[in-house]
Amino acid sequence: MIQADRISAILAALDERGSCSISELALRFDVSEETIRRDVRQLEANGSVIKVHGGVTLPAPRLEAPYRKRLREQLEAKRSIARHAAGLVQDGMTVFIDSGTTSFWVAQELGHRKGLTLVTNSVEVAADLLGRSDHRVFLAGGMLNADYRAAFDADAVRMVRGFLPDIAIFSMGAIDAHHGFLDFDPDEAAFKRALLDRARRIVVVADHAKFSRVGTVHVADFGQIHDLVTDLPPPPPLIDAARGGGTAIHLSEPALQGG
Amino acid sequence: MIQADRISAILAALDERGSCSISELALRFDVSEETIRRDVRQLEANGSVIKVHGGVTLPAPRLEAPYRKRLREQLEAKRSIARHAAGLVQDGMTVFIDSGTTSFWVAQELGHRKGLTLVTNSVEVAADLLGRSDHRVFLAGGMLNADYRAAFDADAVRMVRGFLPDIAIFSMGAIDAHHGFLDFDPDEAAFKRALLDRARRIVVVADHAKFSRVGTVHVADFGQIHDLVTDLPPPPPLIDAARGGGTAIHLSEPALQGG
DNA sequence: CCAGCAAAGCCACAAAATGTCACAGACCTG
DNA sequence: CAGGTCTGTGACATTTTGTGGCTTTGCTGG
Repeated sequence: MIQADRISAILAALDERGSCSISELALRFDVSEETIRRDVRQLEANGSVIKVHGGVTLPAPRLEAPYRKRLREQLEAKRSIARHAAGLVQDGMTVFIDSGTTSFWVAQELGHRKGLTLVTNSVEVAADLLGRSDHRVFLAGGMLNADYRAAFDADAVRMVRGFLPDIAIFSMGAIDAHHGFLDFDPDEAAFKRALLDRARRIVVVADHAKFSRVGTVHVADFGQIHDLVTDLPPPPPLIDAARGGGTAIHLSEPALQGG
Repeated sequence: MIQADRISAILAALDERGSCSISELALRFDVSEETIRRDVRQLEANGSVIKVHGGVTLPAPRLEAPYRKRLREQLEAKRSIARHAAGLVQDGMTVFIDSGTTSFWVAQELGHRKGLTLVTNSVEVAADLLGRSDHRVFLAGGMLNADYRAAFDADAVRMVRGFLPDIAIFSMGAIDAHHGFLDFDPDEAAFKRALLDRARRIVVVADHAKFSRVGTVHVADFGQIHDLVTDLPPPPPLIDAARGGGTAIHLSEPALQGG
């Protein structure tokens, strides 16, 4: 591994974890601690990180608390789901990505694809996609919800309904064998429903924690969702319901450690 | 294998992996490291890759370069202008903020105000405003320009024309005594013109560097702009032109050091 | 509060790795 | 064969890395 890779790997580790110790990084990259310190000094000089005694942290958090917190929950599950879902996308497609945190990681995984047309209502997804590669990025605007960092209002619906995506990537707040796909926020649910008859294939990305949550707003039934990508097998009643409705269930590979 | 094949193979390897070491490539293609270095020098000369010590990477792996770079240029001037411009905004107002880097700093300064309705076409401004205070934030969406990190197309125009802001904050690419307010990008200019008859007060924020630039697209004449906030006195002809058109010139306080 | 201690940081030096340059031979082409 | 390009080699320059000595930091027990 060359120095440049190590330095971006340090930044990547910080992006995931928020902070790291020097000794841990030295061990991980199999170099001396002094080398890590030298890397960190460089990163600090250009303002990318902040040194603290014994380690290194990110400067002022780039995202606001609630969203950032959700982004870190079940991180490895979400990233492995995202990798799998990104595999369903082919170069040149038009892809809608919603404002869920799992969807954000899908957007990250799409960085290496070519010539996509990406549509989103999420400020974070749009900001992340801009500046990577040559994708065209369309942002459905409107009044922004600070908690979700996205627009769900009539303006956003109108703009997004102008597209006929090959694939729509949806997060869901909860999934239930009896009621199907649920959310907590009525506006968010209404926004998603507005896309159900537009996308040619609708993929829901959801970690296993969503199977035991109780949602409050109905978004879709199993018959309306083509694929569900998750990290662990759902409870049997949910599997039966999915089969009955025609929803394919994909289990993502667990993350490879130390690859 | 001839040189041309090897060079495209290097690019292919980079597309897959993002970066490679020189020694690895030499081994893979069974040529000397010096040969690989020569290939890489060629690729670097035409901008396809970036050389790093020990290897080679794709350009712009974590690129936000153009926007970030502009954000740092003339930083203190921009922030002092932004402080002054933010002083023109009162609690409860509806404020439009455009996608210029000086405007971004105005948005930052508005964090402490109460109950504003903020409208912007800039992803960065929206992301920054969200999560501070209780402002309502409206983002005019559409196809995003990666360089400006904002939308300027018909969708964005339509949405933003739905508002009648008390104040619109505009950056400008150049200001000229003869031609008035200019920009470099036709789309950006058209977007701003669409707001000229909507905002009750139009404030242009521009550091002194804009007085010596040559713009390429006309945005507005002095008669259409109510206020110009800048950091140093403009050249006399420009002052005369501003007075003739009714544009008030505000000089911002120099930045306080160590505050 | 402070002395003492261990961990962490910094610096300087030398070794190792990598980069650059110039030169000469190999190879192709007309 | 002349002229050009491409390649490998070795000398030399530059950058990076590990190590040891020393200083600083943060913690803890008195």
